[in-house]
Amino acid sequence: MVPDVSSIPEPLLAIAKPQPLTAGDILFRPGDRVRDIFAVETGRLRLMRYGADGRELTLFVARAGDILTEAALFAQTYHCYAIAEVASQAIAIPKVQLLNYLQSHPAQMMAWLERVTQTVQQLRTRLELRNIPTARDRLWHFLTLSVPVGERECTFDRPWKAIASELGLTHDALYRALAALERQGFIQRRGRWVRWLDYDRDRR
Amino acid sequence: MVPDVSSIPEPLLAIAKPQPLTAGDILFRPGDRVRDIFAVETGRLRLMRYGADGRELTLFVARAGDILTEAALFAQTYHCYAIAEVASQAIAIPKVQLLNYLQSHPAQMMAWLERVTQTVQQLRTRLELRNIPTARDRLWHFLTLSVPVGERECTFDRPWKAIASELGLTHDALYRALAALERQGFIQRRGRWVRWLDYDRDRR
DNA sequence: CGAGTGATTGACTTAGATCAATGACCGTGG
DNA sequence: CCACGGTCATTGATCTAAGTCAATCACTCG
Repeated sequence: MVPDVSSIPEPLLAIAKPQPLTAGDILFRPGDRVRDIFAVETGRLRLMRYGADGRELTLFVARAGDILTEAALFAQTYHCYAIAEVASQAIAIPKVQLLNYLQSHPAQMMAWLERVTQTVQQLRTRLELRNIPTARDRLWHFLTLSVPVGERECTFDRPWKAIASELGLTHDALYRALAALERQGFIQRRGRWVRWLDYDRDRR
Repeated sequence: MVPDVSSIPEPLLAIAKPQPLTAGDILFRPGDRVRDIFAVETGRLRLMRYGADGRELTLFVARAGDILTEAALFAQTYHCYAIAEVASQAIAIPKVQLLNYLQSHPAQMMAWLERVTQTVQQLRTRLELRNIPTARDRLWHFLTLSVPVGERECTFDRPWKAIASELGLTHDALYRALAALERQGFIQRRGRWVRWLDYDRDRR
């Protein structure tokens, strides 16, 4: 199967080094020198770091096609861990060559810029999410963001526990919030599968 | 005085339209078509929006020299309000011309990209901050981020109330946290001025 | 001088964190 | 093949910290 890293231009793909990973492998850790920019061909990587108080923060979950270190392009060292959540295949593109390539291909650089700009929007959305004070409303908002437009159900590819940490909740609180939403008839669920029963966000 | 928008290249400054604002003026609101990219020459603008539950979220506080809508470069419409917090002078650069200029000046585009990438880092730092559960620790972390390296004191240019909302706290909680830090001998303060008394972050 | 905002603190309420216990499921090795 | 250890899922009891409500004071601005 052709790798689905469509966002990376051909000539760079040509020089990319494949990087097979098994679940739990650490691709890089804070302090490591940034030599390469990585993308995910298959599987799932998680970018996370430990906050000042020791609790962990998930920065980003990269799936097939995602570039995971766009933000490291101008950095000397990484500031987070990259951990394979499942067996994955990553590719590494030497940073210097990437920079040179972009310099001489403005259209590609523009595309890259657009992607980074999107990241900014996503992070702001996440900040907005974090601004919602109650677990139930936060989860509800997250769920409505997660369901593809027009769809009425979706199945998450990672445990609720992971989602809890993305939302800044303990897993306990998350399960309770899930139970509340189900009890109140907003959603129906089985394991990681969720169906929306009510689209009226204003209802309490 | 020469406008301190050093990050914007000369030719673009030449075509920038000045935009004087008095305190409280709204430069744009959600839904407005993105025609221009704005930068702040003098004063202070705040980017904010209302979350799903009606509470307000400050996305960014732009000061002299800052570009406030980097993330809007590829957007059709704005997704937030831009409000002058004090009398300010902004400049507007037509988006299309900016895009064209960047396309044909790779070095400038690279600089722009670097700036957006920095924004990503900052947002992640903010997200990390929000991950800290207690008001006191969150505030403490924020304060240590706010003081210039090597300095032992700083004076904030905006009310604590605004800082509270940046931190995702009610102003009540913030004042209490401030009082606690002062009582415990970590800081000393008078109004918006703060001095650090203890740099040992591990101490409780 | 009165209105509005920021600053500050107390009393009360509540929602989430913490602790704890249990069951389901899954892969692994004896 | 099954016992065992690990992670995920789930729920109850308790505690605590932040939100909410409320009152007061200082300050600025027209």
